[in-house]
Amino acid sequence: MKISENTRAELLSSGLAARTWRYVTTLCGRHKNITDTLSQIIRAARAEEPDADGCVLFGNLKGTVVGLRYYTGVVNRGEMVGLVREPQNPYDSNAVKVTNIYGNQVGHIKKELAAAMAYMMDRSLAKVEGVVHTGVNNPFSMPVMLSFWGKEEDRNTVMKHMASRGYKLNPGSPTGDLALYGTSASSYKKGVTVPLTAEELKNAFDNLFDGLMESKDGEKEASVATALLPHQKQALSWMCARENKDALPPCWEKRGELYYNSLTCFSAKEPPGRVRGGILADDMGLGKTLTTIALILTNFHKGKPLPVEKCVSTKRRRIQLRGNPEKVQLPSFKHSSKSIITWIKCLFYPILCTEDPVLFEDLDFAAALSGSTPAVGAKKKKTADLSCCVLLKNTYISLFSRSTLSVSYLLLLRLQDQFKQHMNPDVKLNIYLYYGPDRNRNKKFLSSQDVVITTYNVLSTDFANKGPLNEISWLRVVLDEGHVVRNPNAQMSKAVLELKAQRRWILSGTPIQNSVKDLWMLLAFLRLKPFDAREWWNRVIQRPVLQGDRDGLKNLQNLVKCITLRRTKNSEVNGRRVVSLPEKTVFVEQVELSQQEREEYELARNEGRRTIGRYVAEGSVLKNYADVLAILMRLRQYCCHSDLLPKTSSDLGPAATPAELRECLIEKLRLVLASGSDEECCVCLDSLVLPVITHCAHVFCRPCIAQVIGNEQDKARCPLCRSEIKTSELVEFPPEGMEQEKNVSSESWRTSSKIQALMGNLLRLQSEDNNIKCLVVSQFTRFLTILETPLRQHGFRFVRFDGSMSRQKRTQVIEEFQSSAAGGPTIMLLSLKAGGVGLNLTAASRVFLMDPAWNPATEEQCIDRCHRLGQNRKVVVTKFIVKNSVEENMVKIQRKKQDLVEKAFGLPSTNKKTSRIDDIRALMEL
DNA sequence: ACCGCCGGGTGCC
DNA sequence: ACCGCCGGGTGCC
Repeated sequence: MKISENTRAELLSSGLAARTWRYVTTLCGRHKNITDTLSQIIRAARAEEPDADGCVLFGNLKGTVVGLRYYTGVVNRGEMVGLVREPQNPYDSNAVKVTNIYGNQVGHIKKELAAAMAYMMDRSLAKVEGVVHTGVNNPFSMPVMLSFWGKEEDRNTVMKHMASRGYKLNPGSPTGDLALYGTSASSYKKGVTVPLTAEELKNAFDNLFDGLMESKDGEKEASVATALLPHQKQALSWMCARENKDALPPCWEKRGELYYNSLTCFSAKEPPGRVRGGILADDMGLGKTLTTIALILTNFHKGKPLPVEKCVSTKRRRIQLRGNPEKVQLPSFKHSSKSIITWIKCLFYPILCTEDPVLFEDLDFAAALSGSTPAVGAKKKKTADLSCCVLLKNTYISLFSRSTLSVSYLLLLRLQDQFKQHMNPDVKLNIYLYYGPDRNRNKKFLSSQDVVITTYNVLSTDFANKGPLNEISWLRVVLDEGHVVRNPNAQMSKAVLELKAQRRWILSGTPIQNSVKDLWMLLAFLRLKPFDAREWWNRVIQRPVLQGDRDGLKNLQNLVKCITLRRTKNSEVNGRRVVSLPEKTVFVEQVELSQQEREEYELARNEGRRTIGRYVAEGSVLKNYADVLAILMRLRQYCCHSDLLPKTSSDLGPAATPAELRECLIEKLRLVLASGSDEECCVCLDSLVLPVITHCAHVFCRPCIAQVIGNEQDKARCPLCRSEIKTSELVEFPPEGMEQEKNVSSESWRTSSKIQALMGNLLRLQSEDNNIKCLVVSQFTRFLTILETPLRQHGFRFVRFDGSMSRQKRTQVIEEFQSSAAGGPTIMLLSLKAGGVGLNLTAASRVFLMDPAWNPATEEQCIDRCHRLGQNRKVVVTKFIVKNSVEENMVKIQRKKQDLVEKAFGLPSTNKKTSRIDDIRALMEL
């Protein structure tokens, strides 16, 4: 039963609609519409909306909403309403107002009840939520079912207080109540359902983003996008459709004249704000960035920028403009200004009518991508297009920025690089890097760019200082690696949410980091109504899902599905694998040590076995973990080249002075980190962040160990060995520059068996095909340095890439290596972990892994730097393993771990401690 | 009648 | 609101 049946309310609400219309018209230039604005108001009001975490249901209470006839907000049966304290109300400081999803007021809570509620709401003892679940046929008041939520410890206080005012909360089990008043209208029909178990929930969650590609639109015309792979065309087509098609957001439907949300039962006359954009969650390496560039280029036509809102919203108009340009005398400057204005009004009218602007069908955006052919038969229209562009460019630039803002995390270069790489040189695209202290903050300047690239840091600083980024109305905002914006309280998140844009995109290879909560940021950024307001998200999605409500999960899955495209390397488009990479072959080449090397190695090995054997017997392996790793490290270094061993490595004994101790600890820390063991912090069980070493030589993340010390105060003990630890005694890496590379002069240089093996391969390869490029990979940068000498001696042209290089240097080296110019380098000396996953080295097709890594995934990642999209040769990998050595044992362990991962996917690994000790015993053959 | 009862005016907070 | 409440009119049946 709708209150809207009351004619007076109808009249009032149409009165509102009329006001709304004027509002829209006046604000149109700033891309606002009424729902946006209201939603912003709600969001501002709810900015402090606490997380519903740990809230339990205290009980339910039937209350009354009064004063309906004074307000225009309309409520349906089953609709959720918001309850907002109104302390400034002149008649009653206890007032609690009732609103619908758009924030329109519906009425007030009756004053006695309001007084009781206000007391608790003001003290944050309880959160009250309302659902109008029974229809009522009177225009003055209606019943509302209130549910009270809060922290368990406040339950008694709340119950007592309510009771003292004569209100008795009906207790109810959370699930039962969900079924009754809970998440959605559909909840009514369900009987008793078993809530999801934590595991089911986790699985569902892990798979939330999987397989989100069925029934997406077909590919964008192939004749056009020759530079794009089929799955990229598919993505582009999907993105264009999301930007331009007039579809209601998920869970909204049109019912007669009204727009209805099936989850909250809300309905309104105005359509909900569309989500022009979404989440492109393709796996790493499928070309999200390239696809985005193609998307940006859809706003270009034959290399010229299109006026963004070339809104030709009816077929007839399009024909006039495109098909018969001579007839539509585009206004030239001889026309009176009045007629230009009329013409422009006519052009823009469709937007003002909230009809969707239709882009030029400039399918030939691909002409802008290098290597593609421009579309045929478009010459005739050239003049028309040009004059049109010029006119609009000059006239409307301030009204509609055609600029895309791209925010990325760290790799500022990536988008820019790719633009350089994929753009046809005659497309004049203005790209501005909004970065650095001298960045141009001029709004006019920025909004006249085609692309503005910046980082989350700059965005967030600018937001705090009221910089221009949040002032400009962007055509499009693209969040690169969008999942990094996660904590809604962070300044960065606020800055991101406040960005004004017509179209919004999130690019992310891993859209989910931990939990449902993270998703809110994504949906809020996309302005997915009504969940961009935290309250509705919490009520309708987050809490039900966390409580194991199946409908809640289904709703979440549906929401995500509607706005996300995700493919993995294994996905198929038109029956073909998305990525079909050339074959990859991995060889293991066994290396025999020379007699001298073998003697040195055995000496060190026997000593190490004795030491570790003692630790194992004593059960103190973990206590002496740094020592153990140091021993293993020494053995691994012997396998490569004895010069890798630090000269001081034998005097790691007790240190005399604090300075020496510190030196010694830093050395150990370096060993632990350099061991490439992908060391985990045993507090957070994650990889080390800001590693520090304790005086007992155990390595932790600084934040983790700081928390441990903070919790235990003065008697803090090392989590691994229970030695006393103090914050002041934590040692970290001194900032750069401490690494004095030992200068290996060519006179004292000597070879090693592994070097011989490598050089043999390289020379053979050179004689077979000297166009082939190689990656020579080691975990030891010093080994890379040693390798430089023989490479030089044999006249190889090579470059080097390791973690110590500046950003600028990196870019230069990559460019040099990737370039196919004659006389360029054919070898890259690469440090195993340098460069992050994004590093693209497809110019190489041979990989030499000089030494095995603890973690096989690290090796895979490294190989994937050349075995990835864009590789068109077969890839051959050679792993050098010293026979009869710790390296062989490492490979065995690698294989065991791999099996484990494949067999027992998802099962928690067996006790980490024991397996680590077992590993070490296996390594030392103990 | 310092009551009860009737019926009109009125109505969120 | 086909209510409750207020306050004025009224007063055996």
